[in-house]
Amino acid sequence: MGMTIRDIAREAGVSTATVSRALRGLPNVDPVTRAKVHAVAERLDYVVSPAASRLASGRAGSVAVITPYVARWYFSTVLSGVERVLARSDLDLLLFSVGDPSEAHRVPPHRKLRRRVDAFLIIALEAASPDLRELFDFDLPVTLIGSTHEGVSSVAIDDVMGGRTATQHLINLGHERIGIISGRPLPSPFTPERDRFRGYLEALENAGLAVEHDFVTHGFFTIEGGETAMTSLLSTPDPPTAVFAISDEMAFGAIRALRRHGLQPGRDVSIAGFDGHDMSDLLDLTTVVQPVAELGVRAAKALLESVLDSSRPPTQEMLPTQLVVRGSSSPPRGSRAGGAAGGRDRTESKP
Amino acid sequence: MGMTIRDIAREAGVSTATVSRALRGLPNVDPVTRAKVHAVAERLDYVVSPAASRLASGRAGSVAVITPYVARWYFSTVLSGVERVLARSDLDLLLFSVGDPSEAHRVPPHRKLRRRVDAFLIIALEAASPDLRELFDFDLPVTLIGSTHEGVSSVAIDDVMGGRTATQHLINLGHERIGIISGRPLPSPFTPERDRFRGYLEALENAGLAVEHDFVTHGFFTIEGGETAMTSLLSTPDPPTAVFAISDEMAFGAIRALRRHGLQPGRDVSIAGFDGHDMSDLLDLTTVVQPVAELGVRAAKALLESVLDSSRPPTQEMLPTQLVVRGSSSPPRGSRAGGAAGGRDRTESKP
DNA sequence: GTTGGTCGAGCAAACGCTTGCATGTATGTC
DNA sequence: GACATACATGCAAGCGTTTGCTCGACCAAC
Repeated sequence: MGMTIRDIAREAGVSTATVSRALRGLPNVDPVTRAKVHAVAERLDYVVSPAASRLASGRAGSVAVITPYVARWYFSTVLSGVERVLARSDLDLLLFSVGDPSEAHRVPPHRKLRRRVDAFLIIALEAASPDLRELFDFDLPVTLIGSTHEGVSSVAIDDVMGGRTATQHLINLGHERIGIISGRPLPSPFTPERDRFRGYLEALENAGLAVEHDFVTHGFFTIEGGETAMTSLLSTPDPPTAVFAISDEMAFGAIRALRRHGLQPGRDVSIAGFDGHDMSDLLDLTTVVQPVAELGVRAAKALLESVLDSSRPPTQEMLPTQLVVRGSSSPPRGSRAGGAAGGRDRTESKP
Repeated sequence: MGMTIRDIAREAGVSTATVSRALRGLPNVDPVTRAKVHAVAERLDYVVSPAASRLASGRAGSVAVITPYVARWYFSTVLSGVERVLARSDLDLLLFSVGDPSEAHRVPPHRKLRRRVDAFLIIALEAASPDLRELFDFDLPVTLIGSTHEGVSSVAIDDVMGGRTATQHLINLGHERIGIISGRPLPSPFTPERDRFRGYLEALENAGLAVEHDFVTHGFFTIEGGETAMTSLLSTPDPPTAVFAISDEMAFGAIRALRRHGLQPGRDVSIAGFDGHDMSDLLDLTTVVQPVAELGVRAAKALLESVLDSSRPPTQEMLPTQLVVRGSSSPPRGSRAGGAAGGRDRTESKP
């Protein structure tokens, strides 16, 4: 209970300074002394007071994970990866949700974060946004997950390539009228949606296909949004035969829209998603799978490095994605394009 | 930067004690003085050092949320509710995942938690489990979410009633051979699975239906587990015509198993789930909806109360569930039981 | 005009560590 | 054998708050 470092020092017959050093594995402690201190600490079930340690050392002993949502699949999955790594470190994981960027925030994060963390992990937020800018002023290590920003460490995927892969897959199947459901209205400063869209454009361009203005929609990364977007695509004069939704959840919404219209995904309209959501298998959705939990793991590891060595320059890591072809995509009706295309697409895209 | 309470005190022309009291809203501070202090603090952009404050006050200023998983729907949704409440308090939210109870743990939570939190929020874990027992020794407020334990505060649902409701719905449709997919092997000390099973038994008994031993399976709350369980149900000599899965994710697995066998959920075999998972709508799953995020909200609020007033006796809160009937459940094939049953079941179960 | 009480404010002692510096001892070098 | 060097340890000054106690000032009641 009221056990302090002094009790350990007395019991081990050394000074508190030595106990402190021994327990933290600092050099310049005799192995014998160290062992004795550890033994005593163990026996008395002593753990250091984080508050005292933090006050004395000036380190906060924790990292803030900042995310727009905690309950959505992508975010909670990233978070699980982050937690896995941080649990083995001696840094606490402080969770902060900032809510939808579009909605009115709660307490701006920087007020609550001052002086209480050593580093920031930011999940899929636009680094340049007003709120986040202030975090950079703290001059603490920052790692972005899922998006990128010049001069800031990040762990992300190649969204351009991913968007191109998905779109190219649809093209390979023989589709020529391909719509897209993006996140927010374009052009967006948020790199994932911007880059996946770019990949879509590149693929179309490479194939000599025109971009139809009507076919560019957005669904705010939600199921409902995807449903609405798909509905609007279906109501165009000459609807697309295939649609690339830049998130699986929007693809799910698109599937629901198709069903509501009595259409069958894959047979009547092909859908390709993006994410590799847990449920994509169940819904038979073709999608670009990204290693979501692994993004969190890598980012947390990178962050730990920069907490230890604050002179470490920013690093940008890029993880591979993989197209997984399922029943939601197939050649357009009445087309003679074969199944070979599907097979050819089952390749891993390089990082 | 290096701004301390002393700077504020000097600037405001008062002592640090007064600054401390003024800023924290303690009584016995002249309103005029208080306003001046606030103004100065605001102007100099001062925030207290949590470490110093915690050391001096002996309060940790944070609550630990302990969860087996962070990425699964139920847990992340509860967490989002918790976060929403805690974000407005002045307690930090420390996230700890303990992993699957069956698998080897990481650092036992109590070692890492000693001295660093003021309270515990425990999501869907068995309070009596060895690891958690130790937490109770800390003599800090504990609130359970989704499960219950005598003498411990909790926010949960009526699982018996939920299980009965789901099963009764299948009975009302005319089913007589009803299987169940529980979580872990029964009997379990974990209240949700134990109680939902109890509800299942009660409903069968009330209807004069026998419990078939072969029909009692478990799927570890996962999609894969649900799929396996359903597969084993299908391989019984005379398979059930309806199945109650005590979680939606296992119900999803059951649906997948049906599809793999060329069967259609709802037409060939009825499925009822439990949770109200985001995807249950898309998969057209009949389910008992529970207010998952709200559980987190209520629990966090209750916890805040007991942190403020440590003499507060434990409270047990119970939130209502609601049966939502969808396409995955319908009368058994060749039955003459009508659609009226479905309508009758669209009622809210009382807490 | 005492007396007792309330209120606003300050003093200074914790709170339990970390760490720069000093000290003492063993080791190696020429 | 003298000297420099490295290593193990201790001393004590912080780190930036909170809070029990004390002290006047002011007010009301008698």
